[in-house]
Amino acid sequence: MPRPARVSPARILAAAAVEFAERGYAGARVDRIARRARVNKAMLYYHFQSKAGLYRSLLRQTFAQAGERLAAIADIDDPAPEQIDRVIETIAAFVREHAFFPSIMLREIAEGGARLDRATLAAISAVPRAVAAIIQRGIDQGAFRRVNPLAAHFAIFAPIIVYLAGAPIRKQMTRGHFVNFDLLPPAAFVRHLQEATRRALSRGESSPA
Amino acid sequence: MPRPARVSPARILAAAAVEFAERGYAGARVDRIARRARVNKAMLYYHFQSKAGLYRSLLRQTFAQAGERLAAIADIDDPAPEQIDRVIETIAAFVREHAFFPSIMLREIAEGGARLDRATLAAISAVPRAVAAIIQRGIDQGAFRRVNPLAAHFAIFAPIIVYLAGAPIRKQMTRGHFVNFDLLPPAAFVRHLQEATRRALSRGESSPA
DNA sequence: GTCTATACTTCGATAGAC
DNA sequence: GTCTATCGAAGTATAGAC
Repeated sequence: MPRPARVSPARILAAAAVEFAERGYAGARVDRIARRARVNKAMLYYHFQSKAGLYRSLLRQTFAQAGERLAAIADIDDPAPEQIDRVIETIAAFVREHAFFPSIMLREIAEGGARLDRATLAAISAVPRAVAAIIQRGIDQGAFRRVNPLAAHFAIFAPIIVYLAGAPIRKQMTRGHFVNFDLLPPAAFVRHLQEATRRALSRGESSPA
Repeated sequence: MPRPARVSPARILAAAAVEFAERGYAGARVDRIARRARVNKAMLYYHFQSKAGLYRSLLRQTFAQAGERLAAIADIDDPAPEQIDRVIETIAAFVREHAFFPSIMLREIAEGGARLDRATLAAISAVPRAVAAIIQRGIDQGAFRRVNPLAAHFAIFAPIIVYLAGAPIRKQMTRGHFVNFDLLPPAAFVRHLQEATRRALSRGESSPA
């Protein structure tokens, strides 16, 4: 006997993702989430206990999934530089499937993790841990120079997230003729970041100081 | 005859900066801003017309100042790689004086510039324009390889802002024993980013593919 | 310019019928 | 599980005295 097709919780989470990404936690409206998910507001409170509960559920689920995919990269026994390329591609691909991810991530950083419980914080932590582990492995194998893995993580992760979350404001700047961001399409950006990261991590002397 | 010492507007802006950075536009409370600035709420509405007006004033002023400082770097005739180091130092120094800056910047990116008027958008645009101009100049002089200047801008700017805005959530992750970010103090991060950027921009062959 | 009091609105959350 | 109706708390903004 198949379970009843409890599509509601999934639809609510999907609607919440859009709303929280566009407006932030404080700006998000429970009414809008319910309407977007085509469920009654009381139904929303039936499945999730509160706005905060819904928010945490969304974050836990999303970051756990992202963390798993990044951790999986370390399991395949590829050369370290290729693993780094794959990290960048994996994040970009994840965002293609979860367009709300970068905004929510930036907002949570700005928020200082104020509203997070321990489980959610643990899920988020999986992301830097996975990336830093891959870099550390490359160092141990002698493929990378001796960098601080957490520092290298920031140099990789932050540009991707900021670039992807920044699409709307870039469009505004381009339209207003302030900066022409049409000169920087996504593919060009990804290629630059991969090449820049490869150079940043490769052994061999620095450029002349 | 000295003007009356209109300290109120300045104090209100300072209080607003803290509040908007910590809570975002929607989460910010006008009452809290007024209390923090030790002015009456009606006084706040007297000087600024609305919450949105106050927000825009703050952003215009802050980004204009940041843009000026970065643009000033291009005027001094230093070698390009040193100018890039100076960009990184200047942003870090600016944030030391304006601790609220990174959070507000990240939030505005996530927001998509929804609430901005043309003047404010212009002020924000000055930042990427200044950084990209410095990089382009380095390319023209033959000091840097032919990168996309806007892409390089993201690779520099995003890590600084995310790292600096991320201090509170890093502390939480460290305290919860999820990731030990004590291993990455600010000085180490700045050094990594400077070295990584130098390598990313320097001419000479890439690492072995 | 400065303050008190309050009008008006929106929002998160729940009660209670089905 | 699902819905309608509504409560009570907060929040932006202003009126009007000084």
